[in-house]
Amino acid sequence: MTMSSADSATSLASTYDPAISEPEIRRRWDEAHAFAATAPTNGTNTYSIVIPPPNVTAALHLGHALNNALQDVLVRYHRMRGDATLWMPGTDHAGIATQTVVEKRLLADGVKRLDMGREAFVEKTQEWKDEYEEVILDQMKEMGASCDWDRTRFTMDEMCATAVRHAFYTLFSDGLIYRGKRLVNWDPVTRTALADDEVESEEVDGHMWYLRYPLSDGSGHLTVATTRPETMLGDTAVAVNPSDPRAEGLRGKSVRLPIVDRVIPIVEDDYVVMTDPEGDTKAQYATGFLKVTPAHDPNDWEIGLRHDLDIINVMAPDGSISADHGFDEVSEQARIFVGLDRDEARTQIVSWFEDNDLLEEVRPYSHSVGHSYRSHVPIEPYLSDQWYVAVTDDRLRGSALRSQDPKQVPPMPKDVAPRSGIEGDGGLRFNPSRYARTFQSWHEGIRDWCISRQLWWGHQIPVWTRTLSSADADTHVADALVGIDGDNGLLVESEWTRCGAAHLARTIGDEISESVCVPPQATLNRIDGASDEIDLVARLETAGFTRDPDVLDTWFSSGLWPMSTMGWPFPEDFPETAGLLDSFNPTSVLLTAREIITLWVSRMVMFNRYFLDGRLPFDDTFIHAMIQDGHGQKMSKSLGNGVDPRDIIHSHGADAMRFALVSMTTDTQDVRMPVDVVCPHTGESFEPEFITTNSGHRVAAPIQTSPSDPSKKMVSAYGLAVGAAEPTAEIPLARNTSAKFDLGRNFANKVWNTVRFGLGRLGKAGDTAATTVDPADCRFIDRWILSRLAITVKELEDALDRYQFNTYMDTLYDFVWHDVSDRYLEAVKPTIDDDANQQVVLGVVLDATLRLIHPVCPFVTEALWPHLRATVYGQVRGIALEATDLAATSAWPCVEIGTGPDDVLDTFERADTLTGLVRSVRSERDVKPRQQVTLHVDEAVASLIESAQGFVETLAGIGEVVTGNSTAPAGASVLAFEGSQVLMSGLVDAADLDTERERLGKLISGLTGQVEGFNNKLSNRGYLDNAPPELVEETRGLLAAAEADLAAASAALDNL
RNA sequence: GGGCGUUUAGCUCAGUUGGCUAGAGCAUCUCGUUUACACCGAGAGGGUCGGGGGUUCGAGUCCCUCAACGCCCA
Repeated sequence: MTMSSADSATSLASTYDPAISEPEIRRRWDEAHAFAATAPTNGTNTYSIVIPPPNVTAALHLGHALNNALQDVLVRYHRMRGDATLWMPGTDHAGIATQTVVEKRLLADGVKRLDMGREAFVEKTQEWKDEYEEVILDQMKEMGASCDWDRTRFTMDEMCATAVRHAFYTLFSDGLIYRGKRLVNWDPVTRTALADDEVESEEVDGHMWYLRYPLSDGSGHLTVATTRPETMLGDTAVAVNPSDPRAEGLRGKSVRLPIVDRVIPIVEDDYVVMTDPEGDTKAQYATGFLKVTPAHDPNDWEIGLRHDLDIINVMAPDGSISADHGFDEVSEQARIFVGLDRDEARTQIVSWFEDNDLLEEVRPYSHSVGHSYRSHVPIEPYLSDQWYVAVTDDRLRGSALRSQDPKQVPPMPKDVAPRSGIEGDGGLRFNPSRYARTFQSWHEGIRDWCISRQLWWGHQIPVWTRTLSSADADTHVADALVGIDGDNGLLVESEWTRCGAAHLARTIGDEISESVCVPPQATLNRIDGASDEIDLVARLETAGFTRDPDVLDTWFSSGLWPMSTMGWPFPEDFPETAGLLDSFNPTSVLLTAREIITLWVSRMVMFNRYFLDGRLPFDDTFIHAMIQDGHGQKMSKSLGNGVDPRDIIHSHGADAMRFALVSMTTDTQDVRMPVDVVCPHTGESFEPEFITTNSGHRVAAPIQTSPSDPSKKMVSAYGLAVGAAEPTAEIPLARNTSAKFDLGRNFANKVWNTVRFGLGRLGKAGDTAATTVDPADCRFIDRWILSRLAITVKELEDALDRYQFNTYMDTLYDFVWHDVSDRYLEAVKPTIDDDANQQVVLGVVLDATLRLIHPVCPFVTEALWPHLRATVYGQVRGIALEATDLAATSAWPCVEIGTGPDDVLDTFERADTLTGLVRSVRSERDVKPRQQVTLHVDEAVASLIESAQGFVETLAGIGEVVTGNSTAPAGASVLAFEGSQVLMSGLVDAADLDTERERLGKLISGLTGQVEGFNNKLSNRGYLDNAPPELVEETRGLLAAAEADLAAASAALDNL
């Protein structure tokens, strides 16, 4: 491509238009496969990140945009530095979330999931997934994410599914997966179990009911306090604290449970809170008697185990009272409650107690109740058979705790084996470091992980089960179980294990339950004598085994993400993954939000270490901010207050969005993002009208009114997200925007015009292609900007290496805007056309600058890249700028130059200060920009101006510098600089004496204050004795300078 | 209840081991369209760093305490 410099300059519009540039640039990156991971060669570093796979539930919002922008900055930076770089993209099937969304949509059309059947439903969900996967990937590409797109993975694709099956089989075979009848967190709406961390505590204003339970010997009654009276149908004991004085008298007695007529024991357990009007809230509300319902309360479950109590489940999976799930002996009285929803049952049971004079009291009681993070209804502790991963095992929990960098956390609990120095031990670091504690305390208190979900969308559990009476069971299995206690079961040898499967058996009453885990075909292929998967399953089913209908918790597959995406466990089966696992796992860093530390980070660490000999999934973790809306509420898909990044790209451009998001990334702050609406009728932005939802959230009203034409309406993004309004031709959907991104848009435009200036100046002094310029031979301003460049590169590298994103941005902004644009470009204007060396410097500075900006603003830099490449400029000795046709694949600048013999930076600082003083007076005196003034200075100042080689004259608009003339010309202004009086003459108007007096008076009072401050410090004995000597010296210098300036200003005032 | 975080200019936020004469962007005010940029340039005003106490020669920064807000875990 050849293009004359004049053509390049004129071909650029005067403002940067992202909408024109972005699609073309994406196409160029795409065609070049610019982001394909390359295999590391000897001596190259590797850098890799796996994307936190977004849920295919819905489109991405700004929170994802932030997460992706940060990853992209790091990945582009490292790619430019020459590292073998991989950014692995993909999406997550998000079992419960996606199933809920699809189910809701079907229901809107009157179709029920259960009616259509599993296969058809999964097919529908697959369609949804295909649609949103494409939307999500497009969004990411629009944002400029430089992922290795050819490797895009999905948590349910073949590669990931093989990993899931193999991991499950391995854990199963190693005794780390078991099936147990336990109380789980049950979501009665979605009718599935949830993991502990999928349950959200919410404070609820409820009641404490006081129920009287008659003693069965007729000698009176006890009063129990409960927040859940409806569970009394399942009570199997009343507990009292053994230290309670009443306990002795009740020993051996029992209670006749009202309604159900069940006689239940009184047990003594020190879990029971004794009543104490002075105690904490619980003690104040307690009666000392606790109704015990092992099937419906986790604490009661524990009490039940300790006292060997009956377990009676009185509810169906939908949360209604049921006689079909363990509530066998239903009295006549109790029958009327069967079939009622749990809320209705509560109301009616309370009134039954009231009617029968057994309700002693009702008191308002505020307490926290677990709610489903998905359906938001209260969780029901529910007794059911579920699969668990024994994460409390030292091989998992201990391994996660040992992985932490000991410098970041306090010592581990004693029951954890110490760090042994194997790979990965002590290698996991959190940024900011305080999150290391979150990770540690999560694992200290971790419980076994319930991994089965009663859903259809997900990885179906690869286990076939059957239950036989002990008599009918395989004698080999039955014999093995003799004397085995507990319900975790025993791994046995059998005909199935000889075929490659794993076989777990356990005794339940007088029955034997067998579970056979079938590994994937890829695993069977590698086991001697193993069967074919299809044959094996067929034989199991013939033998009476059926496949578990449940699917795995989504985090089970996400937990394998850094491995499964790289081909684990059998990369040789997927040739495109060759070498990935060895080169790129552990990945370099994981970037995610706080709440993911327990949900996802933990599982990845445990799995990666377990399956890869201790190896960590990543060395560093960076926890970034959460994006909140203008009301401080977290932006989320479920609340519907998310902003589509495409809206921001539409109003400001992708670079602007990225720039703003990365700028906002500090160690501490969440990001508050007030959102405006763009009227589709008029194009104007305005603050929307807000409403308050039932949950108490502030959101944009579904329908908004155009501010300049009240007859025009529009649908807000919120309205669409929650389905409260459907856009039409008359009432179209309104995009969002936010003034937060103006900063980035302005920056991109500044970059555009900075280069545009350069393109118009370069190459005018003839062919300079072969020129290599030595900084020492350059003008002052050129040496200064090269020094600034060298320092800036260093500072940017340092900031990125430490995940100081806002520092990276501040430094970049300051360099581009203030150094390059405001100072350097302005300073070179008089000389650039005739100075070939200066053109070389300008070209090199612009070239390097584009590279420094590229990681955060890839589009505008890539758009400018061919234009700059087509212009002719030489090189600067000490600055290496390896280039390709794309900015994205060009090298990060390598700048190794000294600042020269004189201290360019110090001279510049002084000259810049002088310039500022002159400009300030010019402005006050209303001197027109073209009007040149004369400066009257002493030798020292003259020498400074001389050293700066025209900088002061150009930037301050000075026509002449006069020395040795101490008499002030009429109408001159005076300023105090470095202790001397500098006179300015040639102003249009003669100085107004009053104005001048006022100005000097203000200056003097400011300086007087400074002098006083420094004097106070220096007359303080303690300061002189304790402060570092160089600091004291500095203060003395500052005092001297301030005193000299004060003297100069005072003299000037006297002279008026 | 336990833990973590936040409170600095009108707004949004920086301020890394205590040395600051407290910064930036936006907004405001004054001036300016000189062919890189009005998505611009020059200049100006604006803060007793949430309240109180303490340590120190010195506190926005460390300690204690109170208040408000947010998040995580029970």
